[in-house]
Amino acid sequence: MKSRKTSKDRKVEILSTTLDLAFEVGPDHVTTGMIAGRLGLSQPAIYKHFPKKEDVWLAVAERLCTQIAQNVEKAGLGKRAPTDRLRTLILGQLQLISDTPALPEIMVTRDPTGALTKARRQIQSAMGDFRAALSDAFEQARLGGQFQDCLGTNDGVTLLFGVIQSLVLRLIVTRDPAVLVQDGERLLDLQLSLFRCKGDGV
Amino acid sequence: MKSRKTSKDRKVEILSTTLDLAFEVGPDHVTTGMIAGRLGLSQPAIYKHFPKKEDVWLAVAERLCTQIAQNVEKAGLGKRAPTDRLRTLILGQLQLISDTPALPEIMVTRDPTGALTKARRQIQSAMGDFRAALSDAFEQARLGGQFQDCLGTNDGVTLLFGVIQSLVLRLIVTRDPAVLVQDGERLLDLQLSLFRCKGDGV
DNA sequence: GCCATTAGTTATAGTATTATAACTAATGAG
DNA sequence: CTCATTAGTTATAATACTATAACTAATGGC
Repeated sequence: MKSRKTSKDRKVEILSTTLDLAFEVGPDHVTTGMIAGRLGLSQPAIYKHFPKKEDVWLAVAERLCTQIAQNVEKAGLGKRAPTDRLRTLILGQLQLISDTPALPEIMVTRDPTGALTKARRQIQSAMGDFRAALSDAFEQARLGGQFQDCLGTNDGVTLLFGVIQSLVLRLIVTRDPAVLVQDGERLLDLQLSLFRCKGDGV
Repeated sequence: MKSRKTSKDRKVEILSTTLDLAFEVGPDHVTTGMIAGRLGLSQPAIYKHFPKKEDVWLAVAERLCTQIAQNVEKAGLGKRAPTDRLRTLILGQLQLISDTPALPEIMVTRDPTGALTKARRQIQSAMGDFRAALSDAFEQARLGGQFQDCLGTNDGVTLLFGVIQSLVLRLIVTRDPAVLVQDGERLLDLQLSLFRCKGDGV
C-alpha cells in the first residue's frame, strides 16, 4: 500500500487543501469528500485526523488568526512612525489575503447551524484586534498632526478599511489575487496623501 | 381550505421571503422548505410557481438588477453636476442595500454547481454598469477641475467603492442595516472633500 | 351552476453529505 | 521479530434537500 503519512503531516495537508478548495468553490461548499479526493484518500480518512468537520475549520481558523495576530504584532514592534505602522498593517493584511485568498470569504460566509460558524467568529474577532491596532496607529498619527483636523479617527479608519475592502470585492469577482498588494500599496499611499493634503498630495 | 392566492401575488411573496431569508441565514442556505414554511405552505407548493429553485433566484436577480439600473438611470437624469451624480449613485446604492441587505451577500456567495450562480452573474453585471456610471461621473468631475490632479479616475472610483464596501463589511458583521445611509452620507462627503482638498476639506 | 384550471396537499424517489462501524495493513518501540 | 498502534480502507446509517407524482379543492369564465 501507499506511503502512510504521519497524522501531523496529514493534518497540515488537510488544512492547506481546505483553504485551496474554500477559494475555489466557496468555504461552505467544501466537503470532506472533496478534501479527501484531492489528497488521494477516501472520504472517511479525514475523520482519522479530525473528529468532526467543524474541527477542520477550527484548525484553519487558528492558523489564520495566528497569521493575523503576527501581522498586528509586527506593525507594533519598534518605535515606528504611526503612518508607517498603518502601512505595515494594511499591506500585511493584503499580503495575507494574497497568500490565502479564501480568508475574506470565510469571514463573510455564513452557515447558521453549520460547521463554519465558530471558525468565522474567531477570525472576525482577530480582525477586530486588527482594526483596533489600525485605530491606535491612526489616533497617534492624528495627534501628531499628520492628518487634517476634520478627519476623525473612526471615519479615517473606516476609509482605510475601504481600501482593503474594495480590493477584496474585486478579488472575489475576478478571482485573481495577483495584483492585490501592488494595487493596495498605490491606493493606500493615495488615500494617506489625501489624509495629509498639504497642497496636492503625492 | 385557506384563501388561495393568485400565482402573481404568491410569486411576489416568495421573492420577498427569499430575500428576507437570504439575509438571515445566507443566500445559499435558503431552502424551498424554509420559504414555504414561512409562508405557511408545504415545501412542494413553491414548485407550482417556479419550475426550479434556480428560477426563484433568477426572478430575485431580475428584481434587484432593475432596482440597480433605476438608480443608475436616476443619477443620469437632468443636467446635474458631476459630483451630485456621484452622490446620488452611491447614496442610492446604499439605500438599496439598506432596503435589501441580502444584496451584497448574494454578490459574494458562490455555489459552484448551484442555483445561485446565474443570478449572481446578472447582479455582478448590473454592478458593472453601476461602476461604469460612477467612472463616467468621476471623469467629468475631474475634467471639470473639481478634484486634485494626482487623482486618477480608476483609483478615485475604487476609493469611492471602498466607502460602500467598508460599510457593507460592517453590515455583514453587525447585521444592522439601519445606519447604512446615514454613515454613508457622512463618509462619502468626507471622501469627496478629501478629493477636492481646497484647504482643509469639509 | 358547471367545469376547466390551477394553487394547494401528501407521499416519495433521488441525491449529496456527515459520520460511524468494522476491518486491514504499515509503522515504530521493545 | 513481534506486537500494539493507528492511518488507511469499504460499507452503510442518518439526515437534509430538490423535485416529481398523484391527488384535492378553490376559483373564475361561460
